[in-house]
Amino acid sequence: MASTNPGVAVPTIYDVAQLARVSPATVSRVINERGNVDAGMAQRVQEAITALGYRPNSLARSLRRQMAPVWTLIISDIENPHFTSLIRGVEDAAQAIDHSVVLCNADEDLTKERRYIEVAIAERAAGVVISPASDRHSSVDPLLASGIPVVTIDRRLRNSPVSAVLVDNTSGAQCATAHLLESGYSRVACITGPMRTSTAVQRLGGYRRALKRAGAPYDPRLVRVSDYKEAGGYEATGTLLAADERPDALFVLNSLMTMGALRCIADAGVRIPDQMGVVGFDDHLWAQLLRPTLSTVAQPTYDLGRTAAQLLIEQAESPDTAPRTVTLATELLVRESSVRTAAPR
Amino acid sequence: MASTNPGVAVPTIYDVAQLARVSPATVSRVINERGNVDAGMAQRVQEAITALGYRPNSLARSLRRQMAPVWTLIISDIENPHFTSLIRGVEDAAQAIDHSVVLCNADEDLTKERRYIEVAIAERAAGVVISPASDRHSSVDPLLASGIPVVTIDRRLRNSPVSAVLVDNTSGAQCATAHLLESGYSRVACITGPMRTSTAVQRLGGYRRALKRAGAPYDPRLVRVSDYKEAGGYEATGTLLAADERPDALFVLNSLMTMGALRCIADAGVRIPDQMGVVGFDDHLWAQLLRPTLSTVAQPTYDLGRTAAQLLIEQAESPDTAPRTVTLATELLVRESSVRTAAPR
DNA sequence: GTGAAAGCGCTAACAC
DNA sequence: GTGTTAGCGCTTTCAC
Repeated sequence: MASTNPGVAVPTIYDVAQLARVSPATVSRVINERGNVDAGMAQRVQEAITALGYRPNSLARSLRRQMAPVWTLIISDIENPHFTSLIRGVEDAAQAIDHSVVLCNADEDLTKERRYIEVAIAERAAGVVISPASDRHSSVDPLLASGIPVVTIDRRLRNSPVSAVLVDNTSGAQCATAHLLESGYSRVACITGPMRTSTAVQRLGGYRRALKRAGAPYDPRLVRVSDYKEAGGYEATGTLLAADERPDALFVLNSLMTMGALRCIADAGVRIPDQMGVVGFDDHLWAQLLRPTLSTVAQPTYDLGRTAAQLLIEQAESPDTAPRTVTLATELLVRESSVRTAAPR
Repeated sequence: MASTNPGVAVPTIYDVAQLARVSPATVSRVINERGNVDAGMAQRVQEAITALGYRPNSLARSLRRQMAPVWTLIISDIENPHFTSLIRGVEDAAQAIDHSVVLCNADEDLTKERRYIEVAIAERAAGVVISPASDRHSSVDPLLASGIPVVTIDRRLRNSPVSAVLVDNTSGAQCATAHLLESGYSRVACITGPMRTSTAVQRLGGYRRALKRAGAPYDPRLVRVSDYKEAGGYEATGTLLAADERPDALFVLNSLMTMGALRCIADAGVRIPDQMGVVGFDDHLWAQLLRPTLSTVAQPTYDLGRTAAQLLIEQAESPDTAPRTVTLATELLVRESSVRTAAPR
């Protein structure tokens, strides 16, 4: 029915100009509210626009302006709920300045990541926000070479001079670990994510620092490197529970793995918090619905996105400013899963 | 440092042509793998592309082709985890055919929705996937008039002839309600979402149908219309618990409200499942971590997105095909929260 | 099989 | 203040 309109051409700025008896330039001025246009003329233009149902072609506009009002948001794993409200933070900021957000799921895959960066360049994006799959492969260099503002989010890059928005992973992890030690747990295990991500490196660093400060030995047998996914958390926890000297507490470095860990602990019939203290990174609504309620390290995810957008705007306005790193605070939320109620075992 | 390169112009297809000593048309043919190009020439072109670091300007390409390889995905609430894997389903499909996804959060707001639709038209999007904020205001009409393929997802529109991908909300809700009744609960309450959404209408319909089939009376005092948000679920549950004749079971029509309901029930010290049976719409990983584990109606969210993408591709290929509605099955997952272990009270 | 040239729709000099 | 015009970078007839 109302599908394609074969004969009816989409009206252009020339059609509007003709109908309003002005030049295309004037129409353009009216649309973009640039320059002074006679009120009567502007009126006629508006009427012509309405009459024709004219909508500016932003492809043509962007081509002419050499820049599309688009931010490319490259996320390492969309399905990770941590990124959901971060995305929203970026999206809200984009909307405020009439930019669109192109969402790209790199899936922790460097090849996909690189392809999306190519797309961003090809589309002449106004900026790119990226949570890099790896802290070494600075796949963002082509962006810098193209003069496209870049901000890394959640994770940082080692060798590229780009702005970054991070949370204080080290201190978050340190607090969590210290808290477990102070609660009387002595063998605190840690399940970390891929060591090519700065978050895993920093959080593990915080864990180690807390051990050191507490005078506790660092025991590599209590550490499992996993993949930031639920199944990975389950499996890693399984090997910890099966180990000769079982840990009495567990610090899990993201929420998906935490869910896996909790599932495994439940399957094994181990009681939280008495037989096993647990703290997870990332806070979510369900954390307080669990019994015992789950202690977490909360991150300001929405602000992470919003701040990234700010840095992007900053850079677009003054491209020669040096890159900036903004670090947002984390907060340890102590709930029941990390506080013993009785003696262990 | 490597920020904008003021002097260095971005290479165009003409630069490549010049260096490879061929015409721009030939370069275009090589890039797009169209037409037959002499192998030697193609070789030279490839080398020139590499040498110059040339990347096609997709703005120019799309302008010329009158169409951007972009799908606009308008979601009514990004923060609702239900939509996360749906987004991923669309994104994966888009990636497979080299399309980008522009993510728009309409926030259940018709004005925002309409604005995003304008953007989609202005950008000459290749297609739009939308979960409409309202089933009446068919803000998609301008899209149809522009000949842009549209698919609604999760929700349907009443008066617009567009393809849709839905889940079988009615039967999902009916199963859940019937299950609660069969488990021996007699006063089954229901917390629904905004009645301008087809999901709320259909699920409430399923609830009523189950009551009818079981010979149970429909009591409006057991129904609360809320907003699909956590706080809304909390509040609605509060009013139900405060009512004269308290319900003994609760069916909540999405997961955010379910979390609110569970929090309220916990705060009130009401025991699940003995004093209150609970089933929630939408399954998530945390549902099985709760104690008691939470019964849910699971939806194939990823497939919802993937199917929407398929319909979009279908329509793009044959625009004159009549719109199609695909309904995917839901599944009732019976866990502990809806099965009594002892007598109530 | 290859090239020349027009033009997609818009904006921004520039001239008036 | 307004109009004329060139051109953003690409694809695609059309001619050879």
